[in-house]
Amino acid sequence: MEHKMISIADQVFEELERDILSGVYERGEILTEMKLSEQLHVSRTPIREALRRLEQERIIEPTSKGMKVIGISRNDIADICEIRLRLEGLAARWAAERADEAEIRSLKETLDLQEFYTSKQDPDSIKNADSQFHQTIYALCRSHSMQDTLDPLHRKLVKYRRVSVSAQSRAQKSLEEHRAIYEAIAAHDGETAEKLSILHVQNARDSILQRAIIL
Amino acid sequence: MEHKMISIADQVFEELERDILSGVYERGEILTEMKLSEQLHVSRTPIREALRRLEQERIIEPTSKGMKVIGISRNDIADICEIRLRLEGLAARWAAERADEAEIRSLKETLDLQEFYTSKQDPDSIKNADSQFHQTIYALCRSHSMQDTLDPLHRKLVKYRRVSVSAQSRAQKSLEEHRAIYEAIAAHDGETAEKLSILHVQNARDSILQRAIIL
DNA sequence: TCGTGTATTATTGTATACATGAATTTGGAA
DNA sequence: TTCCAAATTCATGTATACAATAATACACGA
Repeated sequence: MEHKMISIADQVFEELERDILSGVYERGEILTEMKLSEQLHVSRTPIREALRRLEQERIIEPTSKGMKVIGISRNDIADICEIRLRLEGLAARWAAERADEAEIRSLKETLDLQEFYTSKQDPDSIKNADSQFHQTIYALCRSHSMQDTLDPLHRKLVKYRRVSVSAQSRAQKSLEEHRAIYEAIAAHDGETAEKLSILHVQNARDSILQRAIIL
Repeated sequence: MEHKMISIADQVFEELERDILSGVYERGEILTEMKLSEQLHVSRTPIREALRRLEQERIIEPTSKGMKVIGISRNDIADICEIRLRLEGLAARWAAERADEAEIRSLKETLDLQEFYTSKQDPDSIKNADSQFHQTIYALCRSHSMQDTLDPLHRKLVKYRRVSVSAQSRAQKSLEEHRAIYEAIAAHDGETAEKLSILHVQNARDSILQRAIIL
């Protein structure tokens, strides 16, 4: 029996990431280890660790006065979409070529989950299920490099979409596209999986950039 | 006037990354903060920070006994090459489209440097100059996402190549390819820059995978 | 001999104290 | 008043002490 320890550093990271991307901290605001340490009632050590991770994600930036809140720009989002256009297809192809039957079943489960929440019209859960579908594909690639490359990009997009997500029509269409991708992967048809994935990313990009609320 | 501080944590990270990827520490070996602290004569604090970064790069892995050395597998290298095949072209295109004249001059400088060391046949310096050329292109993209995506992948490849680099013929050919890419970028010809970059990555991949020494 | 419970140890997580360097403010002199 | 220098403040970097947890070893009893 192994209890996964959730360190204070992890919690602080999650909290800060969420609060920065959801606007609790404004762009340009300065965060210092000491102040956060007092506000959150923990020592500087876990704060430092969280800030380092946020810095690596380019969500904050070091300055002489402290860490400055950056967030994500519209240009960043567009660039991320372009990058995903080049990679998601390959990821789907690898998933189709490399996944075993158990893994494909787990992908099916995330798809069913998304289907359920989409019928329920529960925006938050839809977003989570949508994310999980993609992240499962990344895992099925059996490539740490692919996973480590796509996952942070995808996470940023998802967090950025928090406001714009509620479009129900897109949710329905996204589900259908996922289903098609799943079928191709389940059939180990890399070629089709790749094509369908690229189309899916194109549609997702159009959907995101249309509404486009600048943070 | 701003002096860039190189922290002990950074130095430890560089040293450990190099030593792990170059085989000083064997696969499966366990690294603990205390032992490293004694060996390197620094406190646990910067060690911890370095280990966290290595963990994020998947070069080490946490276990109950300490951090286990993972390194890079031949499959990882192949996957990284595939991913670069999809992205380096886009990076070169963006560099061509987005770089201003000053930035292009700086790219020219790294090219000249590579030319110099190639004529000197100094393998280590050639490798550095080669790396710097690519990293400069990533910077010219004006896209943090692209930079953050390609840079770690490229760094892994470079470190992996440590043994195989000395091939002089490849060094010469690489220089010529870089020169062609530079010309396209300088002419703001994104289309050509993209094509040439893809060819360059293909050749680099073949070169790396041919010799292929498993860690 | 085998199993179990306890004690020891080894490791990381966290807190805190100290060092260092950069920015700002303040005081005094031109 | 203005400018320069010294001191102070404020931020992070580093070292170390302390806590908690998980693995290991060992002793003791069935």
